[in-house]
Amino acid sequence: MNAPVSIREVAAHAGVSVGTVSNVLNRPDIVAQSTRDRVHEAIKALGFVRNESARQLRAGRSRIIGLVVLDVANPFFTDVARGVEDEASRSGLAVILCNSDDQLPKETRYLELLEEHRVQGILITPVAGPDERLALLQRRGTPVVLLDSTSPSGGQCSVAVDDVLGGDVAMSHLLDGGHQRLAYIGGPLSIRQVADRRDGALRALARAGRDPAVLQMIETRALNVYAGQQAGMAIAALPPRRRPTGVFCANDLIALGLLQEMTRHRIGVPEDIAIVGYDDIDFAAAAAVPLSSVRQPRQQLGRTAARLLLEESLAAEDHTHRQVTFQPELEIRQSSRAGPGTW
Amino acid sequence: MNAPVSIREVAAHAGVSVGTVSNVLNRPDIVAQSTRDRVHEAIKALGFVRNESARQLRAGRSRIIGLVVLDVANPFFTDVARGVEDEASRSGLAVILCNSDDQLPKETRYLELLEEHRVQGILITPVAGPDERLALLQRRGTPVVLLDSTSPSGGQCSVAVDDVLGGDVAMSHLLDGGHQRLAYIGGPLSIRQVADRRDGALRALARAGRDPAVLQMIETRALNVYAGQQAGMAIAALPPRRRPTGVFCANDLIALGLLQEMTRHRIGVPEDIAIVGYDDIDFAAAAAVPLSSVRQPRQQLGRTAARLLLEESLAAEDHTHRQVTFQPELEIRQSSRAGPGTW
DNA sequence: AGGACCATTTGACACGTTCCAATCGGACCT
DNA sequence: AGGTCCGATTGGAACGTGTCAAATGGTCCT
Repeated sequence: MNAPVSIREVAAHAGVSVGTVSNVLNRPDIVAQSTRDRVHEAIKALGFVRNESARQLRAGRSRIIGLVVLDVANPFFTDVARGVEDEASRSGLAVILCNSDDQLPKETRYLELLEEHRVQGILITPVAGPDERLALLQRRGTPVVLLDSTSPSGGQCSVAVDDVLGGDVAMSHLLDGGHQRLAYIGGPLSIRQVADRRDGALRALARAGRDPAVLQMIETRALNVYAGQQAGMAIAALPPRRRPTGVFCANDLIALGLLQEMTRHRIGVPEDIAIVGYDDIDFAAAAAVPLSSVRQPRQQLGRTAARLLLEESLAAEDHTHRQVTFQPELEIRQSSRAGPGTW
Repeated sequence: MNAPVSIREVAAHAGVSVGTVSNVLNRPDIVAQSTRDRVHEAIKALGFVRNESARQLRAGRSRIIGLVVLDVANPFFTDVARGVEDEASRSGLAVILCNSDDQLPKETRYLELLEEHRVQGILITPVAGPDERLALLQRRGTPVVLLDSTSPSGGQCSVAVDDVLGGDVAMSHLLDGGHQRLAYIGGPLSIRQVADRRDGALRALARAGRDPAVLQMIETRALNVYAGQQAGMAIAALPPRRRPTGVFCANDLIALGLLQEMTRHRIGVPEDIAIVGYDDIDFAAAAAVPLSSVRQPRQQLGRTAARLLLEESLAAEDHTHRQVTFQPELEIRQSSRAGPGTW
């Protein structure tokens, strides 16, 4: 309705100068007790609220961190986001959460938007790997930290989880269970995580002295429940003796879709098929057959990323980029507990 | 690194005045083709990026919408958020997503922050119902739209789903299935949605001429999977002939927790216990036994809320608040398909 | 040739804040 | 009494943009 009150009106109402009001707000210690009280009273009476835009204009940078994720609906990212937020709010920063939806144009638009807002820095899981655009952003003064992605050139700080190791651990676990016919479900392979986890699985096979060809690859179009169901239908359609008995899924959504389809076809989990997922989302433990899954330290990932960002934005010229890698852990649950059945 | 380029430098580089550059950016039609080209070239050469803060300072309002939710990890809110984002981006607005985490202090802090940013408006699911703080916000010029919550005073626009109807529909469905011993799981009852859904269930019972006392209430501390498991353990501990055969859960997380616990105790769903959840999150359909659930039009909720907000922020004085209510729909799946067993 | 009109461009101000140098007024010292 | 010092306050200059009235220069008409 009525226009917001400015610091000037507060000053007039309290009978002091504008500078004094500003001081009350920013360095209360240097202004006399009585004036301070008077100003506070005026602020309350008029309902004054600071104008952030004006502050930032003066300060040069805003007090916002941009976080660009591939999918807000994915629990992985919401957990990361929470970690980021925790760390950011300690420093009085807000987080603006952007959903690139895995679409390059949307990502680009958000990057522009964030740069126009002169954000403190950007945390991003890039749709298509680190980019010239990101490097440009950096050069122009907006620090960028890669999330769950690494820069081959080392041009940015990054925080990631060792996905190759994760795939290795998952597959080793299935091999330990004595499974012979194995499958990996996930895709598209153009996504680094998907490829890395597969590579890890292959590494485990190689180490065990097994022919990589025993690993059946089922590439999906996406990493969601529906894709898992599709893959599950394909598996159910196979004659039992050709079905894999140990399946490693590129993420839990796929694993849940697969699990559901197995249940529907009365294929026992884990008796007939052992399943291992990835991400250890809440619903993994909550599934009818609790799902074994590779857990990533998600909140910690977010917190660390935010910390690296703050570090970089504070350090003047002499900042060296750091690449932090976390190690995933396998959480073994019922879905992979038994050995393979026999035919 | 180097300080950002300002419009002034662009002007100098292109050999025009500052005003002209601004015109190129905001009203390209009134500037001559040749000058326009020259300016664009300068912008590119210098890597100029608009300063949003300065723009908003001039404009008075920022081009951001604030969205405050109770829990970003809850799929309900992420879907709503996407709806909001869709609608906002049509108008070139960005969304800043805030997670109040069901904590009043955090909520308050975010409201302050958003007001300081002079956001276009705030969409909020208040922790403790609509508040004097919200009314104040409105009076000071920041439109507020309630999300999944209504203002008794009609002081705000609001968008909500008829939760009483949802509870009614769910319970009617169970009654249709011939269930005699019924239960409602959810809590705390201080949450409006939880209470409304229960009231709806009671309404259905009354309409069917049944004693409300046949509805066993299991109040939980929270609306998550863990609470559902707890409730499930309590139910499993009952002697079979005293167990409810039809259970309505205040949300899907609880239902999933319950489902898991039933599976673990080899209590058949739906043969022994029929389950109906609420929210129809993706995982409901993906559960081992696909879960019947009351679906709310989530994205539409978000879109509508955003639209109401824009409407209000454009309308000058003569805005009358509107309360939009959506009707939920029951999605019947396997978890409630059969009638009750017999003992 | 002189005037009128139009399309472009210009220059200056305003937005609300922070920061800094300058000023004020009192208290204390010599 | 004059000088000095210090805490408290003031005034004004930025920050980068959008807007608007005014200026500019060119074309066309009479």
